[in-house]
Amino acid sequence: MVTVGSPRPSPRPTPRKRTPRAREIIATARSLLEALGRDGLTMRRLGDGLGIRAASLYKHLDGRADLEVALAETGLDEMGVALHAAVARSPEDPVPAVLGAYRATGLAHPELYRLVTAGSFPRARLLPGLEAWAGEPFFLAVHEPYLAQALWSFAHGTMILELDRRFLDGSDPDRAWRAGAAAFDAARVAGRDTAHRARASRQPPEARETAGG
Amino acid sequence: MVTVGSPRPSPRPTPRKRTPRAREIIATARSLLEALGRDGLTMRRLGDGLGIRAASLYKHLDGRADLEVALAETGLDEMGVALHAAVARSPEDPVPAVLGAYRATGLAHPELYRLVTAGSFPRARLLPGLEAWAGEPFFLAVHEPYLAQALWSFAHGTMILELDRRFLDGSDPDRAWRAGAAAFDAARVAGRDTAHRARASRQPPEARETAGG
DNA sequence: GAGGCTAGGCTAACACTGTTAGCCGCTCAG
DNA sequence: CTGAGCGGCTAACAGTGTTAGCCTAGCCTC
Repeated sequence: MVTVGSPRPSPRPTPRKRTPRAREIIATARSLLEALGRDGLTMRRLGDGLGIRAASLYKHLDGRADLEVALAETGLDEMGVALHAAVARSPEDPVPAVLGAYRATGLAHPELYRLVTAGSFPRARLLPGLEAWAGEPFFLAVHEPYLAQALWSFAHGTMILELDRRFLDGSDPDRAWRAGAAAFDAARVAGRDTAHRARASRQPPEARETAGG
Repeated sequence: MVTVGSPRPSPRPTPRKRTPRAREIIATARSLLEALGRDGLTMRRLGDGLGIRAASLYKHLDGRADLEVALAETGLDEMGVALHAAVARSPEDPVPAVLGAYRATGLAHPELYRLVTAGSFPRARLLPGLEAWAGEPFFLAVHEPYLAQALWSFAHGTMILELDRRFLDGSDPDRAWRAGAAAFDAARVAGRDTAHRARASRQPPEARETAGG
């Protein structure tokens, strides 16, 4: 049975309106990105891919930063769709579900994933609310905002380490994912139980917080 | 009391030998990196900072990639020193200790941290064993390789999200760190207990693993 | 149908990037 | 005293994002 106060998913932000030609450009930019990496995706090469000179791209986009924002928005949108579907599909075991979906979409488009999470790009220009919506399933999975952020952090950290092949030689990323999933699932269950007990004794759960440094 | 089979820390890899002038260049490169960010650190600007033309830098370094590797090595070395010291200092509560040390050194040199973990740079050129040594304290903290990798992933993910200010507005990164620390510490204790029980009943712990997808 | 507007291409150019080739003076070892 | 080489220099090249200005084809209005 679903617990009391189970939060509802927010509506998916509507994608930005773009001209057909702009969408065409973004599509080929995406395939170039995945093929050549972020540095390999240059304006001149993108022009080549479209049979156009680089300068002409500026009739459709505000520049490279704008292009990257557009790419990131498609990536975040797809990630959000996948994660929301995952938690909706298995509400009784949501932690492995979100993590599995997160990992799958990251592995499916590594360069796009890297771009979205790059830190160097103009995140402020992103469609407002999009990134929050895409990350919401972590909250829907564990029902506690800071445990959700910690889970999100774990997912991102593991994903990027796997993509960059930074795990030790011969070690299986799968087992790191599973170890983290187990830890966070235990925390989720523990949190749910203390919330129940707290509700029963009319005491807010904050009062039971540990003191940890 | 320390548990049986507590692993010993590996020796710190000795830093690469470099000429005094090269060390000087790396030092000013580091301050420029922190001031201007990775993109802002150009060869010409680095030359300016030393009263030298950019081309002259090539008398001391093999190029920008080499410079970045050198910077990353100092960063990894400092990180390793801090983490090893942290676990050594508090062996009874190692998880918050490593996490705290990780976070502190990341916050102290954000651009250097970003560089080390950037994924675009020639990680293969790093001093062999350095990165593994720097990450070893995570293993020393939880005594299980895959839980250690998960913990490392969590640390990196949280750090980079905090540096990039990707947590939701108004939310306190501190609480995300604490939530994750609690989850992983619980997992560590649970793992230690099952290991004890397994040792008592002469059964390897792998047999008790969950099936999670 | 004629005239004007504009979308969407083009070339040329600018400032900047990392990097290499080749030159030259100073210092120091033999 | 002389040669070597360290460590600077200038000039140049290919590649980057980006802007200015030109031009043409098609459409809309009168």
